[in-house]
Amino acid sequence: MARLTQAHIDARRDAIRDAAQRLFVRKGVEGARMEEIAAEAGLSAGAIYRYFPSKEHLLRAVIAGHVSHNEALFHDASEGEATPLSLLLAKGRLVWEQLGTDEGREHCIVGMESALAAARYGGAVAEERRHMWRGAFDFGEMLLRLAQDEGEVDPALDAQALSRVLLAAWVGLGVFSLDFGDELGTEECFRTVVQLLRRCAPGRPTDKEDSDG
Amino acid sequence: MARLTQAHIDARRDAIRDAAQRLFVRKGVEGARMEEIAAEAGLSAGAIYRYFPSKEHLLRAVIAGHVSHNEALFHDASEGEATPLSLLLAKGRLVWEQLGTDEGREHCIVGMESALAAARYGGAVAEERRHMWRGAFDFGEMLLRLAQDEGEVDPALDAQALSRVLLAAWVGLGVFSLDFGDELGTEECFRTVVQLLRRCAPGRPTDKEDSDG
Amino acid sequence: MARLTQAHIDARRDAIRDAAQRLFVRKGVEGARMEEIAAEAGLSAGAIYRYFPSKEHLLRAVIAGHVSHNEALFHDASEGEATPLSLLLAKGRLVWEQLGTDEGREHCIVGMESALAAARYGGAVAEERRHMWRGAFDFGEMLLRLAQDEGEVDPALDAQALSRVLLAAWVGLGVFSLDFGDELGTEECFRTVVQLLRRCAPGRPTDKEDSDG
Amino acid sequence: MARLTQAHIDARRDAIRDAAQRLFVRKGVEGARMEEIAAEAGLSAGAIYRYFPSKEHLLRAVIAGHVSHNEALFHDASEGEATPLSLLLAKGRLVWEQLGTDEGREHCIVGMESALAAARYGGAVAEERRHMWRGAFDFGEMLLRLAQDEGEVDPALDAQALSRVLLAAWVGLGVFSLDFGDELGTEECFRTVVQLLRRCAPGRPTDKEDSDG
DNA sequence: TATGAATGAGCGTTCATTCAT
DNA sequence: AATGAATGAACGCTCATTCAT
Repeated sequence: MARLTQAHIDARRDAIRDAAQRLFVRKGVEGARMEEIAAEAGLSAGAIYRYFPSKEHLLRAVIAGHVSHNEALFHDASEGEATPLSLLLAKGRLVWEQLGTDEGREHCIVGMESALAAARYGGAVAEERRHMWRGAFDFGEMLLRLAQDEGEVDPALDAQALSRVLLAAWVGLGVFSLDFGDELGTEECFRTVVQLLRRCAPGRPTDKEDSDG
Repeated sequence: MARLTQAHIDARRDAIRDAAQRLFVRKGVEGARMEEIAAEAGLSAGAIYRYFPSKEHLLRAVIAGHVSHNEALFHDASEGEATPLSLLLAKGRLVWEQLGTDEGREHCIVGMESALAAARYGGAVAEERRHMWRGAFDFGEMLLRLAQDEGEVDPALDAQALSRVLLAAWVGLGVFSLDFGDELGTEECFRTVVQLLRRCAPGRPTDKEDSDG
Repeated sequence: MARLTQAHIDARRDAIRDAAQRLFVRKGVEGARMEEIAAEAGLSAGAIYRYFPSKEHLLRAVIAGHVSHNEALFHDASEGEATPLSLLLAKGRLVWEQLGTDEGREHCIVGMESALAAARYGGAVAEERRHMWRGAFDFGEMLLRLAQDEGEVDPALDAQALSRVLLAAWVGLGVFSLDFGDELGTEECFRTVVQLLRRCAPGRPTDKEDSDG
Repeated sequence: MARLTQAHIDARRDAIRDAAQRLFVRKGVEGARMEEIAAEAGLSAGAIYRYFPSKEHLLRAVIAGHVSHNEALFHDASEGEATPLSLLLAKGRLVWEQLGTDEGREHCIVGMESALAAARYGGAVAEERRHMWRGAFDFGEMLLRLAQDEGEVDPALDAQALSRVLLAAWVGLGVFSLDFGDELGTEECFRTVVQLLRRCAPGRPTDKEDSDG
């Protein structure tokens, strides 16, 4: 056959990576056979190896896609919001709404697989994950600091830690929603997080007693 | 050899299960070979099958152990605390402190593996997980309701959702601490969670505007 | 490699089945390792599984081949024979001559293996065997009845039972010839069977006393 | 424990051998596990090895038992019969009646297993089998010769071959009765064999044309 | 002697990877 | 470039045999 254009090659690569992601999610990395992935992508088993040298490289590509996706999520503030806090909440709602979707479910599972891979083997995957989460941590921290500057959030609060806690809650609810689906009440949880943030406005009298009781 | 006492048999079973857990954590379920697990437990490969009929049963036992561990964590309130809120905080600290330990790390990884298994195959594992988390959700909700009754927490807050958000934050921080280890600042995060809870005391003026911004 | 034609695939399947038959005969079903069968067929162990999903399926295919072979043996009467009895004898000679050959020896061993499998596990194999033997029983009975109609065989004889006895003798001599080979005197045995049949012509005086003595 | 008397040891040996025979029959030699055999004999797995050094020796003992049983069958003529032919028929009936019993079924299956073992590995088992069948062949031939001497059977018939054919029919019907059970009509078959023998009385005119036509 | 826990070699099967077509 | 048949290493599991008790 004639030589494919680079665009075609890239499209094929992406198709294979997406097929792999679907199968990794559905059956786990070890449970997904190269032949199935190929079939899902509309190719034969051997053809994958023109695009990815091994299953492990395929997994890395899937994780890299997940990382990019996550980094995009926490990069730009939604525009058109008046204050830092409302920006944060808008971003939160955006991100939160993914929890219920099929895509969000996939994203969450790939995230867990990548966390496990990183915990076990370290290396580039672990590095990428740290980079990804640092970006998200910093993004949240930045918005919180702006909110503190604007007087929307009490400066006594640790913006860095709060950012991490909020993102952790998001991650944890992703796990819970795998277990419980709609039964979990993601919406109520989000509303509660919003209430917590509103309660972070300056002026609380009890803010000093927070050793840990 | 002569017949082992039941106590010895049980001890061996536990030793095998623990060895399996260590290897599942270290190398993943598929990556851990029965021979390695046996070696880790000080036996030969074939001997395992006297205690567990298959690798899958071994995995189930590990997950069941994880579930029991988690249920024990969220069962009894620590004694000697004066108020519901301080009870909640004391329990929180207890649970939180596990995040940094090796055991906590193992617990977290097994939790993620079991979440993935449940998401993919449903069945008894999924049911056990839901039971486990419902127990934890209810436990937190109960303490929060008591705190609301005592005037420590604003009754306008959704105790059920708040319980889930707090547990989600714990789960998410477990994941983060796999990636970041000590660098994460678990202590600061906990302190921030405590601050958030203190700010849940009744009497905030902003409590009505919390649609979602 | 590019796709094989269906004819090639079928040929390969047959080659594997024949290799399996040889090894099952030589070493027994359990004694024949898949790797050996593969080697005998000129393939590697894994390749077999493209053609047969398991060793058991391979065994079933071998037995099915044996059944087909046997059914073909007792299906059509040899042509060009003048009378039913000579037809029967001609068929008998044909069948009998197989006893001494290597192929006949293989056939006999597979037959015994399949008889054992059928006796132990019943199922489809047992059903196939009954179908096979019923066909042979009926074939012999039909020829004997024709011979009775033609006055070649005494109508007082039980054609059904006689058919079974003749086939039983053939089966038993197959077993004996495994033990004794050429030493058995298959030819003399066949001649004796022919003599017995000739003595079945009508008009014997002793035919009434045959209760069982 | 105190030393067992030789009689006890022998009894135990026999019990183990019988248990093994039952399990070899039920599940095949490879399918029967030493532990099952031990359990069937009321012992533990390891104890067998005090009586038989290996599974193969156990199989040999079972086959030897089968051989003895068969040799006993064809050794003594039943007493109290007037003529050689009636002796032969009486022995035949005796032997034939075993076909329908459970014991006969077991005997038949062990016979087939031993035939297969002999065909595959030769050695002592093959030798024992040949000895066994030669004894039976000779026994039948002797009775037939006596009958020929008495004028009950045509001297033109080949006594040796006829003996083998009769025994072959018996063996073959054993196989058939595994497949068909009572449905086979063993009784009718036996009666037909008796009729055939009666027709062997001297004086048939057609006895010369027996080439095979 | 008997027990039954443990061993360890071996087998059926899977599947990532290769490569002739 | 794509195919898909073939390879071959690896893994889960079984079970005859051993041996400490």
